[in-house]
Amino acid sequence: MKNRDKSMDKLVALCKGRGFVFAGSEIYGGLANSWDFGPLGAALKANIKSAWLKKFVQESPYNVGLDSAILMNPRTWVASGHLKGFSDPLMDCRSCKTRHRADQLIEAFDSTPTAGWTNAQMSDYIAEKQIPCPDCGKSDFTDIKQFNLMFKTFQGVTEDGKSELYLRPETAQGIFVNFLNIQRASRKKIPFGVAQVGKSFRNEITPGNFIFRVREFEQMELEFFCKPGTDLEWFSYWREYCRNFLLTLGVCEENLRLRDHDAKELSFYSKATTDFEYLFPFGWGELWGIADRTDYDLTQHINESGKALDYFDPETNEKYVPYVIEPSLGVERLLLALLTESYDEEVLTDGTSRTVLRFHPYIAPIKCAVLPLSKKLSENAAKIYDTLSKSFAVDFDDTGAIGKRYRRQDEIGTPFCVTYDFDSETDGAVTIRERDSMAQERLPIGDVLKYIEERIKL
RNA sequence: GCGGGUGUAGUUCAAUGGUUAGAAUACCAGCCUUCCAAGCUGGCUGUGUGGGUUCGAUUCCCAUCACCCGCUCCA
Repeated sequence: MKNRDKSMDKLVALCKGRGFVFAGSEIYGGLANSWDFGPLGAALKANIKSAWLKKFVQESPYNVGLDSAILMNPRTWVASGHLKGFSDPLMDCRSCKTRHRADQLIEAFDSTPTAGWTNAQMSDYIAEKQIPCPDCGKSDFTDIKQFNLMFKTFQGVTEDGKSELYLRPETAQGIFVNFLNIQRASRKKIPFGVAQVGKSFRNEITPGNFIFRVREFEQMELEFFCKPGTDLEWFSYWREYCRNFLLTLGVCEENLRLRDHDAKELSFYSKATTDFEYLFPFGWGELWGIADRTDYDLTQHINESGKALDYFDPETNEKYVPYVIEPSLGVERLLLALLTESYDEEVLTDGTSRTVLRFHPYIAPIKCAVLPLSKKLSENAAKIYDTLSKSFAVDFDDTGAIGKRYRRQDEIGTPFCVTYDFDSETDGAVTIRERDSMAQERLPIGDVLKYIEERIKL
């Protein structure tokens, strides 16, 4: 069992100290649950997204990419159900801390229809009639809070209702509304998928746990369109595909569990859902959700927009609305999982210890550090930096003792260090040192690029 | 949103209603150093923010912000 306090605090401290993640707006006292990704965090994040795109677009014969807009026509959210799905007028009982819907309290009390009432009207009515809390019988409620998890904003310079927009709470709808555009343009036949990475925004009621639940986050979503009836087959296919992706990136099986939603837990739109849960320092948390969304979304958009979004199958000459399998993954959550997974404090045989981030080399922010053994060698060592940095991210460090520089690279997860020593001046070879094993190998300078390139593949 | 806790250098931790808030580590510069956190010298950095009480507040009080724990919530 992991010690939440210690391991999480250490991770947060490391992230801040080395430049992975900073608290947002820190000099102004912060902004709740906002985090900025520093130089290494930005690189790590970019590599994680790149890994996902590689597996889900580049290497997949089925899938194509998309980058749709964050701001969408508000009718999108009418169709998706986001607008009405979470806008209940809720109030808390101050006495027993339970939460109730104002309209339901009134209706249950004297059957007064509240349709068209404002929140203030309902609130006043409840106070006036001393409508009791169904749980404790007292009448001591907070003001009504309109819960809408979507961020609102305005398009145009005047803040009137007509230009009111929402920041998307998921990237998926951008895919659904473009379904036919993509299908035509890419000449894809069903089954095929559309993958997209992008920011989403949710006014989460309870954010927290470092970057685990935040209000601004990045999603990597695939919407895979298939023929109705084949959906459960594809559901299994992608579940296994996702699982393999995580294992490839170095996630341990004992820290991963797949949990199927039972009928009661399923969302209204979903036929089957599996959560991939990861054992974070604070406990098990959802990492990746895979849902069989049936034809819900496309049908909703067909109804709301009046446009035909069904697919014509040229082989069977039939028209149908495809079913959708959706694996949806949060970038920050995967980043936190991989940080957690990679973090290691190793005690060496000489009794000293080192902190190592054992990232898969593909996602490591820095692939290689060039370390001249002495500052007198910096000039020639820098030429190696120049060559390697054309192919991948390289660090150059000529300060202090060599051992200290190794440890520093270990701590940020750099898989390889190239040490340029006095012999290098005459024999044209360098020592390459590997992060996990600390093994060293002597290589001609000209072979270093290929050596590393082969070992940082995904 | 409710309840509780915490807030001192980048980090870990001291101290105090009263002179200039210390240490380790980290970081930076220099010397030294021929492959795993060596040593020496020097240096930078802090009482979350705003009020109040007081002759004087980092310390006491209030508010606020942030984080942590629990509850609630998560279409």
